[in-house]
Amino acid sequence: MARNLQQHILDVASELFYSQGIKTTGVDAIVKAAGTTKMSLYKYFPSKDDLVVAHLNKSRAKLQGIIEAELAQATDDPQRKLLAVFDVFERLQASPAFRGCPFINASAEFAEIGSPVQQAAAEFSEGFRRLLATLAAEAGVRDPDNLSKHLSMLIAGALVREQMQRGSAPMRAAREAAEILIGHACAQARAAEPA
Amino acid sequence: MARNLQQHILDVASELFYSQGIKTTGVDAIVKAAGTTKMSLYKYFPSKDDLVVAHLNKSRAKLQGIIEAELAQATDDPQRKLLAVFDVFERLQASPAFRGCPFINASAEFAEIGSPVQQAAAEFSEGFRRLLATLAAEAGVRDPDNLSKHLSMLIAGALVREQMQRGSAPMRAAREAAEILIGHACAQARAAEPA
DNA sequence: TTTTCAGAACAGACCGGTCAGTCTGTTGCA
DNA sequence: TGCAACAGACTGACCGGTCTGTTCTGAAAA
Repeated sequence: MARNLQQHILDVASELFYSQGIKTTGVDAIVKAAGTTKMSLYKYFPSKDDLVVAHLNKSRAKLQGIIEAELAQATDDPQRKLLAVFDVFERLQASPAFRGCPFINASAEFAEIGSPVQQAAAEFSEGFRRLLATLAAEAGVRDPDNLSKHLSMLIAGALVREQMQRGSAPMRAAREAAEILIGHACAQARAAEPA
Repeated sequence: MARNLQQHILDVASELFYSQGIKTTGVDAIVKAAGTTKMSLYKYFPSKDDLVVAHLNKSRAKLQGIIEAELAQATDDPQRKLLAVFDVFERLQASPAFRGCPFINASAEFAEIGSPVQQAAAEFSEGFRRLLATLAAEAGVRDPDNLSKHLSMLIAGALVREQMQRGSAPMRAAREAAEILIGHACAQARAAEPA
């Protein structure tokens, strides 16, 4: 296993944290599922909290990869790229393993303000919004920051809605709303600076 | 205390559940904070799960009351009423005690599908959307169900965003997006059925 | 090629604390 | 007298985390 063991433990822990919840998942369960021992786990992750933070970092990296891959194969039309983000999440939601957003869930489970978990969630939230703002700026809308807030809230809302009401497929509705908002923002930009 | 004791225990438990998280809050902590005993708590609530469900029911009733009060004193303009819902949440978010939506948080903490907690969260989510749909229908929009989904997702998204990034005041941005979407839906209705 | 040895991983008992929930007994009020 | 509430010890399970000791492996040394 060598250096792989650390990754293996993290993979197993991440899956359990996501599917069952973080507080619900005990260290013993992780150790058992990973087929390893507590000593090995605590060698690589000094505490459960460290493991949780690693889980969030892993989730962020994974999601970033998925989104970048989708954007890379999307058309160059910036508006399409914005909508492609919704398509990514729609696909993720369709999986039976879907259990909401890891960061929203972690934020709900760890109430203590300023905790590393809350901090990681905040950083992801802001980073994701900035990604949308970049795409919105490329689309040439009037106020990219504002539109990015609108769109990120639509996505977050759709994620929690599907989590609470499985099968309601809200990401498609969120995408429709996004189209309206993007169209509006583009129209505003055109009106403000006519050729 | 008499019959009041049950209510008192629920009040204290509800506050702790909301502020600290449900799994984090032990029965002993509730008993101590309420100044009562375990025997009394378990007399009125046979299990902690029952107490959690009661907490959610209480939260639903409380929120319904707040929204109804706001709608009652809002103008008769149906569009204003829709926006007044956003004002309610903006006020709630401004409180330092704000810690997100009790139902979203509970849904994140209790992963088991079909559990009473998940069920209560689903019912609330759908009930809230229906309220928005009713208001949207009164506003005479083309597809009230669709608009209600959009607006409920904006609100949910703003709630989790404020939870993860305190002080980012996203409900105002959500309200702006709502105005655009409402305007769009009304314009569609006018276009579909011209005088 | 065989021996040796260090580090990595396994195995599992163990710690104090907390969990939800139960039990016995006492106090106080109507 | 009877019921509601208090008081608090108690159970068994589980929590995160530590500790001792064994087994495995792979590379250096002979």
